[in-house]
Amino acid sequence: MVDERVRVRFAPSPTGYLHIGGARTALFNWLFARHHGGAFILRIEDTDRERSTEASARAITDTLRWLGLDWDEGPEKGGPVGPYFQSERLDLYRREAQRLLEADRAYPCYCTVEELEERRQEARNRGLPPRYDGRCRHLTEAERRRLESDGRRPALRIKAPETGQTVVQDLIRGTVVFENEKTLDDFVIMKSDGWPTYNFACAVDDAHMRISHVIRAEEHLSNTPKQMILCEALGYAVPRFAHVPMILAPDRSKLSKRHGAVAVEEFREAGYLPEAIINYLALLGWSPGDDREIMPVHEVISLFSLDRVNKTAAIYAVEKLKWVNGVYIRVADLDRLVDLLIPRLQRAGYLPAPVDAPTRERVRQILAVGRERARTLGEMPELFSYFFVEPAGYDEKGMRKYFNPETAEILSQAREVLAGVEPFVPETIETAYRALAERLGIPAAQVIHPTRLALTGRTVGPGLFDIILLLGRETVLARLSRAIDFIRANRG
RNA sequence: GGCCCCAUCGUCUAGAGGCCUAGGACACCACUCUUUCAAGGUGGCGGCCCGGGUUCGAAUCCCGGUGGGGUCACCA
Repeated sequence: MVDERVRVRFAPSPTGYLHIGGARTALFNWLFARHHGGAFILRIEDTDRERSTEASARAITDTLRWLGLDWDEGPEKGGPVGPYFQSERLDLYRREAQRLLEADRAYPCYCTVEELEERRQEARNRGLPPRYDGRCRHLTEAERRRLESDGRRPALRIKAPETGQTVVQDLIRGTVVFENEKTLDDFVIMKSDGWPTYNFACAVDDAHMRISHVIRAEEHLSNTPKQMILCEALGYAVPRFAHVPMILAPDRSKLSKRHGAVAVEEFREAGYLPEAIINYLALLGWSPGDDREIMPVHEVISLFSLDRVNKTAAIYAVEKLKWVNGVYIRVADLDRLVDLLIPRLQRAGYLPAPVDAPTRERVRQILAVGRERARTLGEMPELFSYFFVEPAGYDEKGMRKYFNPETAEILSQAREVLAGVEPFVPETIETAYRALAERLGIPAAQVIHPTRLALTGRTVGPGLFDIILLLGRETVLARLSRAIDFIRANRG
């Protein structure tokens, strides 16, 4: 089904990195647009001149691109209703504000930030809701001129309705009724510095960008009446609203830095695959309705609908993301994983800067036998370290179990076998190893375990014969000798 | 505090009055496969916030409580 009129937007403010909640909001917008064949628009809400940075805007667009959430209109791409940075749309806001002023739907307010803060504090102390009292609403022309000549720069406030109610028809929440008297006051639409406030810029842009559906986090639900009365005052059609549940930290509080990784960029650095993050996020607050958990994104697109988005805030826990990521690592294209892993191995000092073809092939083989043991790319350098450097030591429990005079003898015989086996491939090595065990009258495991410890320093890992092949004969023989010497010196 | 939203296993969720003895997934615990680990397979643990209604029948509908969250800026 293609509805050309579906136009949705993701509108981050560039004051930090894209966090997991923002990414999920972007994802739902994107899924909705793609499902309906509509347009996904990216708008940068940089009206907070103190906190907005270009670096942050770039970080956010980079991350969205990395996640595969491509936009049809927005930064770097343009579009028919741009510009897509609010800082470049000031003329529009001023024009629209002027219209409200002329229609007597707005008025200049000369109260200072300090005065307002003081009054709010006072109201709070008296247990009253901190609302603007509308004192500048009825200023005479003369009073305005006097205040202005005092050097006061006015902000602009909307004349909000004092009675009646504003009803939001939310696609996820249903009908939400707000009593104007209790929820609205004459809020600021243009700051005294001539820049628009969030609610004003948002309402103006959503209308001028012909946004059909505003899909955003639930924290904006209580802003919606404000934007609706602005639409009414400006003569705009009201978009459809859908407020998606919030993503909370494990302690049920709002997600923040102290809860560990929350920025998508951090997950990228930790070695999560974008498709895994997308899959996980899609399932946070939405489900296909059956028991499916692992779904390629095109399937999510075809199944996605707002009425399957639930209303309950979801607690974000990394465990399931890890599992999803592990699943995707197991099925990912091997060459792609090689490309992703090589820089990490270089950073760990395990590989030289230019990687030659044989080395690349070796990394590929290590991944082939080792990837199912990792849940993130980030774990891999440590997990595979012994393929690149000598084991720094031997696992404590492993030594107690597998290193003793008897195993030193076994290892030395195993070394002889490995020195002679031809060709040096897993099948022949395994056959030779099992023959040795038989000759010694012991289970193969009693040869295998000490060997693994000697070669890797660990008791866990891929199949021993794969390890031996990937280490190469020379390294294997050297590490066995070293282990045998170690045992005789320390555990004899 | 006012206003608004929400409420199913620890977590993510299925559930739109009888299909529910509440299903799946992650995590956890066993067992299994196996040279170890991982992956896989099998099984287990574990939940409808509480109280009233409505109904022959309520996880599902209504009301009230409780709990959690959001929001009340010249931040977005």
